[in-house]
Amino acid sequence: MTNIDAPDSSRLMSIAAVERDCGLPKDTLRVWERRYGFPKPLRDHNDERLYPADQVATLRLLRRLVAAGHRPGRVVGRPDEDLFALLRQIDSQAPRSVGGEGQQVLKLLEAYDAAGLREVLNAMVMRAGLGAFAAEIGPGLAEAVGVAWSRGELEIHQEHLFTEQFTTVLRSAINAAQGAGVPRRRPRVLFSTFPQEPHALGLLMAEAMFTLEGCLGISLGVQTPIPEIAAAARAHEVDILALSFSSMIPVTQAVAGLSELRALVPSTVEIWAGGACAGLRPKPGVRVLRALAAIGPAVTAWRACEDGRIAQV
Amino acid sequence: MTNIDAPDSSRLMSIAAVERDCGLPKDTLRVWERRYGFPKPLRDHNDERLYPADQVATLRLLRRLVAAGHRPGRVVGRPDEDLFALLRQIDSQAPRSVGGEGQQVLKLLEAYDAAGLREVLNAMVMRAGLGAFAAEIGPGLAEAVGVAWSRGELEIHQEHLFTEQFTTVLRSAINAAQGAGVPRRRPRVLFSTFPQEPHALGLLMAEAMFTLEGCLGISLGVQTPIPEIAAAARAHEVDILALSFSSMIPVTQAVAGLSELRALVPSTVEIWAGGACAGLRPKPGVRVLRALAAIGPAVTAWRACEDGRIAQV
DNA sequence: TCCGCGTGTTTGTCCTGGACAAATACGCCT
DNA sequence: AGGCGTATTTGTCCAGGACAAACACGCGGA
Repeated sequence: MTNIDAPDSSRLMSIAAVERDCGLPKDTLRVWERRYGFPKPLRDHNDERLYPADQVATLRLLRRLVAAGHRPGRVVGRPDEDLFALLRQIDSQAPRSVGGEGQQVLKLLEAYDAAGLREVLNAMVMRAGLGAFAAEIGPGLAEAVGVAWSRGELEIHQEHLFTEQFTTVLRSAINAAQGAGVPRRRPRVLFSTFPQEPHALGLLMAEAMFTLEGCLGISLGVQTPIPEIAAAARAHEVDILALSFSSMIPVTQAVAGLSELRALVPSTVEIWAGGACAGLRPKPGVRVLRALAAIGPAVTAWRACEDGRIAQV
Repeated sequence: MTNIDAPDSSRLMSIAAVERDCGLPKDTLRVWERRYGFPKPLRDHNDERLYPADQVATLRLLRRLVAAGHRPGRVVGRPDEDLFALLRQIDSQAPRSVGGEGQQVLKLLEAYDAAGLREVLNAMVMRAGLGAFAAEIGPGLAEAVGVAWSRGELEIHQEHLFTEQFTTVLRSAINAAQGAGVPRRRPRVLFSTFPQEPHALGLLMAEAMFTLEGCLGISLGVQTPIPEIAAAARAHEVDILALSFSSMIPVTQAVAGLSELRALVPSTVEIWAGGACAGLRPKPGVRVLRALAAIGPAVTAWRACEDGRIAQV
């Protein structure tokens, strides 16, 4: 039966805990160990793997490198220095803009200043406006925090703190925008994420963008089973299903889930996918929006198309 | 490499797709097949399992029955009629008299009326006040929805919808209360849940109660690793750790986690636990609050005690 | 009658080592 | 340089065995 599985108890983690923490399936962890000699976990009295914290940290680096295109055979098992060097290489050629806002937020997080963080985020929304905040500043902040965390510069609880404050600020801004005079009209949009995707930030930013366009939005929150997303789409008679994918979710699961979902909802319902997940590719019946800023024009286009369809009839 | 995994193409699903949709791990699916002879999937040319849609539907029934307390050995493999009969039996013996508010909310959920639901919840807060809403009405609503779901009267996505609207309304009420004139002062309280506990509603209602008492609240959101909760408690120099436990979390894990946490934080930090989890018992250094209404008096008592300690010095 | 406790059964998760197809890299020919 | 067939890499699946935690059951004492 399941062990207590404290995901960090005494700095040793079970294979299930590592799977959750790093997003690498159990099978993959075992086959890497067999083929490349890494990771090399300790064993408990029953011969079950116990991963030390440092190996888990290295696994997180590896996950980022593989997601960035490196092949496991070339990087798994190499010393941490090499991995850091490769990561720096990627980071440097990445667009790279942890702007001043990012620095400011990281400083507040390091000082554990929750109230100050919230004030600063609120000020950013006020100054830049909800659209610019959700489309540009927000993703930048989220990435800066994610990078700092994967580098070990931030504790998990600091990341939680950021998420919580960010959510609060953005949600209240969305509420304010909904209350404002703009009349709500179609498309009707349903927001959610797949069961393996617990990150709500991307979804919330998307919701902000759709709200600014005057769409009718309904959110199911995160981690809805795929058949349930389909059922909700039918029940609410939505025009668009908006799904968010972070870089943590395995690409294979994302595309498999999208196929499944596509088969379950009528073709009149569009599926729009977005988020930091790298390998996301457009497929028949699934639209991929690379950036949040693309949502506005896409909604405009949808409305034009819809008007055309009505005129035809 | 992974198959395309079209999990519904021609109504046959791979084992990975079934894991996603039913929430039953691959290992469990295989061991049920080995031990009980069900499910009995077809095989593809490479001997991999292909589950027909009807078996997947039965697996969903089984999951509900097992969650309701039936043991797999007694139900897996029995014909669908029996399973339906058992489900009806569970439903009928469920307690349940739901208040007028619960009825209203359930009706709105059945009508998929998200906007109406939000309005009604908002009206409840206004009429009853935040304290009565969080301490009495909220828990009643949450239970009514939970019961309706376990009876199969509500889909998962309807429960998600409720959670989302409830969260939005309560959070904005908390924000308003924080903004209001009451000066914030100690105790400083940190909110979170254990890693196995994804339910945020109880935590949010507790946050509302503490906020009304004028406490300094910091939330980490749900599912924080236990060592991280301890680290955050030290970093933020909190006086009280407030933890929420739903009835879904195994009691053994809850008490084990509380012991672990108690050992990790200084004894000057109090740990207060609450929620619907039945077996929660007070232990040395851990206080159990049975109802949300108990928070107010408890905070008053804490302050009195604290004043005494200061006076002594 | 009810509760606490030791014993036996059930159950989920982990293990090893092998297999294979999809994805990717490589070498060859035009 | 660019298209194409072959070789390597890689993730996921399989079988069948093992074990500890969770659970049910029966016994003896209050």
